[in-house]
This record gives sequence, structure tokens and C-alpha cells, in this order.
Amino acid sequence: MRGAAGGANLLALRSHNTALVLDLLRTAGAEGISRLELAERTGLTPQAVSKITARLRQDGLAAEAGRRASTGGKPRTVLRLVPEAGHAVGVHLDRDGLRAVLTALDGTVVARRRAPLDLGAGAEAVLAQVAGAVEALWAGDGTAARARRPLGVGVALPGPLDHERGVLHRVTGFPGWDGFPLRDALAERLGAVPVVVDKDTNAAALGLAVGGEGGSFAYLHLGTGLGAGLVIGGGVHRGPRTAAGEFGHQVVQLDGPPCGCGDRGCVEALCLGAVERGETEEAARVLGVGAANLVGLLDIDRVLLGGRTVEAAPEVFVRGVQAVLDARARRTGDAPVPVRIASGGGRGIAEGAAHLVLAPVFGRRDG
Amino acid sequence: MRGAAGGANLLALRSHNTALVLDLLRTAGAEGISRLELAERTGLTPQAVSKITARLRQDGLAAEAGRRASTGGKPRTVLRLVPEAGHAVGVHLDRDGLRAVLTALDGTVVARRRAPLDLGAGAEAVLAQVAGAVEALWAGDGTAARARRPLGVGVALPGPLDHERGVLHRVTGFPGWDGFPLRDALAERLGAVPVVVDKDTNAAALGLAVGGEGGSFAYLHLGTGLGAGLVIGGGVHRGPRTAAGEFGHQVVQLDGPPCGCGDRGCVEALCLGAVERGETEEAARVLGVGAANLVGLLDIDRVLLGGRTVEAAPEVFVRGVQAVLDARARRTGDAPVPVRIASGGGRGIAEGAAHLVLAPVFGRRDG
DNA sequence: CCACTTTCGCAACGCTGTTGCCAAAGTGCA
DNA sequence: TGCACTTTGGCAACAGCGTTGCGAAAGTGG
Repeated sequence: MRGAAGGANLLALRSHNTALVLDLLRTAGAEGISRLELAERTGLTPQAVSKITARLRQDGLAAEAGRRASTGGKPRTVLRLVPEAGHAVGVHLDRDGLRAVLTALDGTVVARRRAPLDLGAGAEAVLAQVAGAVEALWAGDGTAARARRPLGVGVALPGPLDHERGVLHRVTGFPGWDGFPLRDALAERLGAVPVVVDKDTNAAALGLAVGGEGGSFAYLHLGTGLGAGLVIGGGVHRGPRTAAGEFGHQVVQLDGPPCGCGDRGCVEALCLGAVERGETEEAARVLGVGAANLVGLLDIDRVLLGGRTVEAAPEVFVRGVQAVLDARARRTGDAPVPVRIASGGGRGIAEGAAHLVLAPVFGRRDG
Repeated sequence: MRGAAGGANLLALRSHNTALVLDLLRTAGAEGISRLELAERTGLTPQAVSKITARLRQDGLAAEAGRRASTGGKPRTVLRLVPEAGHAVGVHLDRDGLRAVLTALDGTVVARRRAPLDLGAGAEAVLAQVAGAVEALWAGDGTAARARRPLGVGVALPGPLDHERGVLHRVTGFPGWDGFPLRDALAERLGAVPVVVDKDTNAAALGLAVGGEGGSFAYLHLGTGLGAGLVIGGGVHRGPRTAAGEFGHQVVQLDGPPCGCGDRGCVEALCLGAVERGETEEAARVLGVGAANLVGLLDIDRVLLGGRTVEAAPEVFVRGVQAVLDARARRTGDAPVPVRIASGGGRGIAEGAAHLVLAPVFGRRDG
């Protein structure tokens, strides 16, 4: 609802309410939602909802989809989102592979691609491969593709980067990428298609948030590194320099063992060290201590775990982290914060990247 | 701009824009601000600003205050907030004392009171003392007080509590307060005056944010305990259960020395322990490690320090914390995060408490 | 078959910020 | 001193927002 400087006009009002309705339609899925329910959920009057949905139907974004059972009078007409009204591409770049998905407006995957990748091969080579994958998905299977409205491309990759400008920083282990303007380079290559770049953990967190995880939560990703995506109040928290979520280099052991980052006693170093030694339970406990610090600082609702290392022993990590959080809850007297494995697994990141493009349509405050 | 359920109508639009203009007027202070500058800063058209300011002048909230030098045409008319249009009371309850201030609409202190207090004396006794202090400030010096519009009373005190419901939790060392509905009890006693209750650290942080600290920052308060107030994007971050800011019980030393909270290796225990042993520099370093963890997680712009223990050796703490953050910045390649002593000192908390009541008028999203 | 309930759109309305226009109030040059 | 020019800012008309009043549509239940 906020413009560049905060002032709101009637146009902003309209797009705010429209996005709100669209998001409820999306959440309702194929089941649909009635006009009156939309009115109740938004706080708008039924008549306002009728006007808004009429516009959406005219624009082809919404459609009627049957009717509910009557409750004594005229039965409610059910509306649903028309997923085919728009498409987005999500790309997940890892150290050794590329995954790309083409999704409909509601986030369902229409097509997938997967290819090996060498991030160290240099910007041009990687860029060409990414552009190729995107265009292949885009072209799809012929005629149907023409009707697809290209909303944009979301790219998720590890390492610190500037989300707003779409510029990479020092991707760990690949110094050549430092300062590379990935967003603009890819946008130019694809022909002025909107491109959004973000950290893999943020994309995963966004995907979870859009996928139904309400409230505030932290997504902790433990793979070859350890990072976090923070969702506060429905939106991804990135911070002023979009560098938030540096969970792995949180110090939990003063003057502890050295970490690759140059500091000592980071959660990442302790956690991965324990995993290497085969002490998975100790790794889970250390991860739990870091998670408990986060819970105390931000008062989040939920902790979700993901990443290859976690997926190798999901029960151990969930149990270990939950134990630390439960102990914390007993001390504070609050209800314990639940820990779960993030649904979607490794595929979640590419889908979350697509949501980087889709989310603004539904008024999720982030880009 | 968001209503109960997110839907926005014209009334919400108006109050949003009005609050925005009021906040700019407040920020401009006695110097004032012209209509055209308001238009530039808000993004609204000059005509819209004229309409809004005309309403504000009619309501007595704004007034013309001279004119600027001409830049070649008709000189700009300067507008300013009328601070006397409303007043608020801020109360700071400490373990051993009570401070209360009466502030004008712009936050300037009109009157002060200070009294010794025994938080352990029981709810009724403390409540009576607080109500007495508030009423004494309110009555003020006679006739002038009648004109003061009572906006409400903000109360800041240590320990975990439920900000939304105004109910205290286990105030450390005073188990008798657990579950006491301070907000409703005080509101009833004062005769249906709006009361807002919050943690002392949040009040201090809000006071700093309103006082001109832009962007995102953390206020770290080191007194008899260690807590934090987090300001993210202009508003205080409290979390779903308004329990955020538990900075002191962040673990920075796995299996470290036991803390009063029942855990081991908390920053608070390590930091206060070092202070007791006279090792102030070590205390500052430990505090710095906790601050660096926070900076990495949330990507904040600034760290502000306050509290009696810090004020006993401000340079040592600022230098020690800054050293840790500088080392972190060198590793990440980002610009270093500056550390400062929070302006206002101990008096800041009562004034911040008054802003708990004033902030909503100026559209700061928190209550 | 009729009374009743519920849904939902059309029309009129009040209010928002916006646009077009003009008076007011300065500066700067002749 | 007078005139052209620039800038400010209010009045009036306007388009568009959500709201209200009302009636048609489409069911249920006696």
C-alpha cells in the first residue's frame, strides 16, 4: 500500500485491495471461495468485493467455479483464480546444478528442467546456460506457450548478494562472481523480461510462506553451508542491505574452533564439524541452540528445517532442535515453538524463486 | 493502512495520508516545513497536501509559522505542528524507582515526576502510586491542564509481558506480578484513559526511533539485566507474542557458566559476570559478539547502547562492541555497522513510554 | 404455491486525491 | 517605478474509490 514516499492515492488503494482479493483466491486454490467469504476475510463490503471480482473476471484473472450448497437462500457462487492467466520462471543455481521450473499464476509447476552446472565456469558461460534453460521452458510445447503471459524470472542462488540491485557479492568459493550484475545481465539477455535475484534461503522461505505457512517463521537450510530465511508477518525479512539471514556465522562458542569465515565458534563450523565426525545428534543440538537464540530474539512462531544434510537424517535433526526449543519454552513458561522439516525439499527453492516474481501480484510485500 | 483484515477503504486512506503528513510536521519541529516539501516527501500532489493541511489547521493540529525566503516567486508558507494540541503521559517503572513525564504532541517534556518505588510491594500498592503520579502530572498547574487533550498513558517496565493484552508475565524476581492485567487495571483506575504497556527496552527503542534514528537499529540495554529493543523499518519489532528482544539469553558459549534463567552460556551471564569481576573490556567484547550475531541475522543499520552498566564506562563499551563489529565487517566486506551511546540516557525510557501513546497518531505502526 | 432467506448487481451517493485555472506575492530587469 | 516572469496555493470541476439503498435472482421450507 505504500508508494515510493509513503503517500497513498486511489490507484494504490485499488491495487492494494485487488491484490488482497487475489491472494485469498490463490490461497483457496481449486476449491474456490465465495464473494461473501472474501468480504468477511478482507473487511470490505460485499458490494466492493463484487466490483473487484467483476474487474478480475473481466481481466481473465478470476472465474466462477460452481456454487456452494444453499444455507436457506440463494447459494453462494464460488470464485477461483485462473492459474493460466500468467506464468513465471524460477531458477535455482547451486554449486553443481541448475533447476528451473515454469509455474502458473498459483505457483503450480507446469514444466521442469534440470542440468549440471559449474558455477566456477565464469559469468558468461553460466549466464548463457541459464538463459537457455529459461527460453527452453518458455517456448514449452509450441502454441500454448504463446498465450502465456511472461511475468518474469526469479533466480535463487547461494551466497551474499544485493537483492534490490540484483548484484552478487562474494559467493563463497567463487570470487569471480563478486560484483556481477546478474539481474541486469540476464534481463538484457532475455529481452527486457523482469528478473529478480535472491538468496536461495530467502526463495525457499518465500515459497513456504506462499505455500501456506502463516505467521512468522525461520527456514534453516543446512547443506554445504548453513543459512536462514526469515519470514516476519507474511513477508521475507531481508534488511536494509538485503543481507539478513546470516544464521550460520552466529557465534555460539566464544573463542571456539575456527570457521571458514575467519571468525571462531560459528554455528556453521560447529554443526558441520559434528556432522563430519558422525555426531549427528550433537550437530542437531548445536543447530537447536542457534535456533533458540533466533526464537528469543525475534519471537517467531515456527522453525522449519531443510537442506541436504538435514534430509540425510531428518528425525535426528527435528528431535534435537525441538529438544533445545522445548527446554527454552519450559524456562520461559511460553508455549514451545514447533520444529518441522520444510515441505518441498530441494525442489522448493526453484519454486520459491518463481514466487519472487509472483508474490508482488498478490500483495506480498517483497519483490 | 491495514485494517483488521487488510482491506482498506477511503477512511483508512485519509488517516494514512494524514498521519504521514503529521509525522513529517513532527519531524520538522519548530523549524516547520512547507506544503510543497510535504508534497515531495509524501509523493502526494500539492493540492492533496493543501487539503490535508487545511483539515489539520482547522482541527488545531497544525498552524502556519512564517514563510521561507522566495526562490523567484511567491515564498513558501511554513507549517508546523501545534504541540499543545495533545498530551501524553509516559511512566517508567524500575525495580526501585518510578519516573513519569507529561509530554506534548511532539514528545517534548512538559513536566516530570520521580519517586522511589518497591515493585515487590504488591500490585495494589504500586498501582495506586502509578495512578497518583499520573493524576498529579495531569492536573499540572491548574487551568492550563484543562485544555490538554488526554491521549493516553504509556507504561514501560522490565521483564517479559504481553504488549497486546497489557498483561505482565514473570517479572524477574517478582513472581507476584505474573499474570497481572496492568493495562486494564490502570485504565479502570484512571477512568477509561487509554493505557499501553510495553517492555522498557521497546519503549526506549521507540523513543529513539521517533527521536530521529532512522532505518533499522537495535537498542541494547545493559543494567541489572540485558535486553534489546529492535526497530525494523521505523517500527518496533515485537513478534507474534510480543516477546521479541530476548537478547540477554542468547547463548554465545555452549555449556558455559550457568545463567539465572536456567540455561548456560547466555550473553547476560557472561557479560554481567565479567563486569562483576571488573573485566569491563571482556564484558564489552562479549556484548559485541552478541551484537554481531544480531547484525548478521537482521542486517540492521546501527547499534545503540544504554543502561546503567554501560553508562558507567561508555567509551569502553562502545569501543569494545565496535571492535567486534568492525572485525565482522572486514570479513564480510560490508561497511561497518556503527555503535553509539543512545541519546537520552535513563530519562529516555519514560519519554519513550509516552511515545507508545503518541506514535499511532503519526502512523508509526505499533501501539 | 407462497413466504422467507440469502446472494449479488445496478444506481445513486459521499468522499478521496487529481486536474485546470487563476489570484496572490514575491524577484529581476528595463 | 513599472512590467514580465516565477512560484505558491486555493477554488471548482472531475474521475474513481468504496458504501448505501433497493430490487431481481435463486434457493429452502411449510
